Amino acid sequence: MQTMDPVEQCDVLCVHDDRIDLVNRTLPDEDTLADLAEVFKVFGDTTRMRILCVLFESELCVCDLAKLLQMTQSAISHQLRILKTNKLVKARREGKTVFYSLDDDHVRKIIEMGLEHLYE
Amino acid sequence: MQTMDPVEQCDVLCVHDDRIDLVNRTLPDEDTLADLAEVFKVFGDTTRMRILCVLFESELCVCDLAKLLQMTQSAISHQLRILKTNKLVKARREGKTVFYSLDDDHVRKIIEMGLEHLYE
DNA sequence: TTATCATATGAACACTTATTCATATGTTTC
DNA sequence: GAAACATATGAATAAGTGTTCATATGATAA
Repeated sequence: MQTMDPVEQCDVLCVHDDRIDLVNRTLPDEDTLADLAEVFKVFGDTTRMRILCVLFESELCVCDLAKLLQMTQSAISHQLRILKTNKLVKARREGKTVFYSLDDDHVRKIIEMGLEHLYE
Repeated sequence: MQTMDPVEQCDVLCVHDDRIDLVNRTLPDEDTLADLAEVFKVFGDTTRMRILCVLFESELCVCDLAKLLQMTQSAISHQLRILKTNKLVKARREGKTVFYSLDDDHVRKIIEMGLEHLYE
């Protein structure tokens, strides 16, 4: 078995140092990369994706979302919280009812990009 | 405690049937929604996002990726498999070495959209 | 104020998933 | 052929996450 030291492995025969230098100069910092992954993680759940797509057409209250998606109010509420924290949806209160809608147009564009990728 | 039946809840006071009809006519089918979430799930991991961003500049072999990201060859290989299965990267063999690169321009665009969302 | 309705949330559980370890596969060189 | 190297992969473990259940909060109406 070869050594598994992540820093020193195969440094003679395979590593292409010129390319590594290039990449290191232009790579986003680790915090940005983590934030990026975090955003996409929010899109990466069926329930949340269904909520977002449903909100393409119209703002909806929690109760309507639950009925549409055939899920409990609690499950929807938990997911809406994640979507709101990550600024994918925004909330508007009207009496007892809270209406949710897409936060901005990036959400739409990101999802459309995903669809394009699926159907390429 | 209120009833939790997902189909029949709060059907008198809250549900906005006109909006629900509108949404149901335009919502992508469940398979598409699941595939969409699946794609974004692939972007939603720090290691895979780091791999993708590193591949922005240049194709790289597994060994270089492991060195760059300070991770074991095995961990990188497992993640590359997921990226390849979902058509985010492609592989090119050259002797013992396998070079990976971004599969198409959608990957770039999707990540750029994510960055835009972060910095809005 | 009390009752009722819509929504939010904490804790527990089940399920998923990323990494590690060990090993297998595929390629080149001797 | 055997040895060496780069990569791939199966199994196990640990960490993360979505849903449920129970309950809390906030708002309206009587």
